[in-house]
Amino acid sequence: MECPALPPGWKKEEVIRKSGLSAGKSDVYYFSPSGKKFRSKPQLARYLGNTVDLNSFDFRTGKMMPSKLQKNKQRLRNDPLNQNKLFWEKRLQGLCASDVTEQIIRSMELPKGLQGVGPGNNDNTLLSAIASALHTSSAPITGQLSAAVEKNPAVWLNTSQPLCKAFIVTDEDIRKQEERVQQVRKKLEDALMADMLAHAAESANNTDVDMDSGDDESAPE
Amino acid sequence: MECPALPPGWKKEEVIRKSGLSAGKSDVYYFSPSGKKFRSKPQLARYLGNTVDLNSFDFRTGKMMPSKLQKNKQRLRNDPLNQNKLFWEKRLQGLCASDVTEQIIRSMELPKGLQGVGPGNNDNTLLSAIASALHTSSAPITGQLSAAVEKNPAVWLNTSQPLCKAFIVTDEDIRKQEERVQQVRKKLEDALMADMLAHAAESANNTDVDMDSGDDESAPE
DNA sequence: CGGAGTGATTTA
DNA sequence: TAAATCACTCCG
Repeated sequence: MECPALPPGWKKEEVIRKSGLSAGKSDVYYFSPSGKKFRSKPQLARYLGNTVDLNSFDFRTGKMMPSKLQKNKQRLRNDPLNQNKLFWEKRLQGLCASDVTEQIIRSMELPKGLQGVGPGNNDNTLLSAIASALHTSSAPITGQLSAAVEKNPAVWLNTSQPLCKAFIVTDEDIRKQEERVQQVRKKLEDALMADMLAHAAESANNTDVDMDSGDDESAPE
Repeated sequence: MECPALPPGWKKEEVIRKSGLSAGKSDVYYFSPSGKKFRSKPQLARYLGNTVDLNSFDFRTGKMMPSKLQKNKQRLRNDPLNQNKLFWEKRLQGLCASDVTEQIIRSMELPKGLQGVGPGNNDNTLLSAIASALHTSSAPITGQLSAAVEKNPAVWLNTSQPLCKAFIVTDEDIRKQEERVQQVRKKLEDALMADMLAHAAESANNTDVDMDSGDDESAPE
């Protein structure tokens, strides 16, 4: 009855159907440490949230089945949603911010709380992985919550999350970041205003600007 | 929802899949007059048995498709089962019962209720067709139930049934036939008994019968 | 335990 | 590969 694939204290039960069209078939139930009964994998997943990755969890046997993961991946390889995801990870790789002088802004360093997981990870892939995850999903981004992913990524990897260790974003983190964004926006506003004024002054002297570009249908962005 | 290709009272329904990997695909269901749901052509065929010929029935559209029949026939022409069937129809053609005097017994006339269908049919082919059907299948033999087979055999012919109109065998028919069989068996018994007695009387006068056939392993049947 | 809805497997 | 069939999940 104890279920080794779930956290300690979880119990599993199997009940055989005795009659009817489905006689001989069975139903599988799980019980949380507190005694709550679960009748399906979705119900279990809703309750456990991101504390346990159930992607490879087989509800009927109660075991982690790497084969399940394989099948999911095979199907998803040609899946439009997944292709979109891979597209964005590629699209975002190698990008960095720069100012008008073409100098790279070095302030893209990630907080120390964000750490990659798995082979060949570095800050560059980490950033694009997280940005991609934020871009392609409306679900919360938590990172890989299971510590087991370090030992056996093939089984424990939660493919709906980027390849980084689980992290916590505190209210203090959010406040600080909002402050930084406000400051940068103010700088941008000042720069745009100065640029506009400069152009205005210039065109005041030059009213006969070219009109060739009037029908090329290009729109400002 | 009403399905003209099936007997009256049968309903058809098409349901689009709303989610999952197969979203957008559809499933077709049929409902018997009593409300039982059918989810595939084999399931439908098992239930209808020989009352309706589904060879040319297209499950998805709910219509009879002569094109389907062509493919079936091509396949069945080389099919071992079908060859076996044709073999027996050929094997039984031209046979008739006779008594020891080699006189043909004319009592093989078929009941008036049995009528052939299609071009070039006569009582001889009819008898062998029915005998063949009984011999090669354990399923009930009903004849061609659809009246449409007269007009367009190419579409409506039920190839699992002999080429005769649908017929009903009543309890009275069965009782009469049993009586006839009993009478004929009694005649046969009398004849065999008389034959045996004649032989016994003969061998009582001749005790030195040949013993050569003692080890030829032939068994009486 | 039933059954609609969907995944998984087989067939064409 | 896609369609058809079968099997299973999951919730009432």
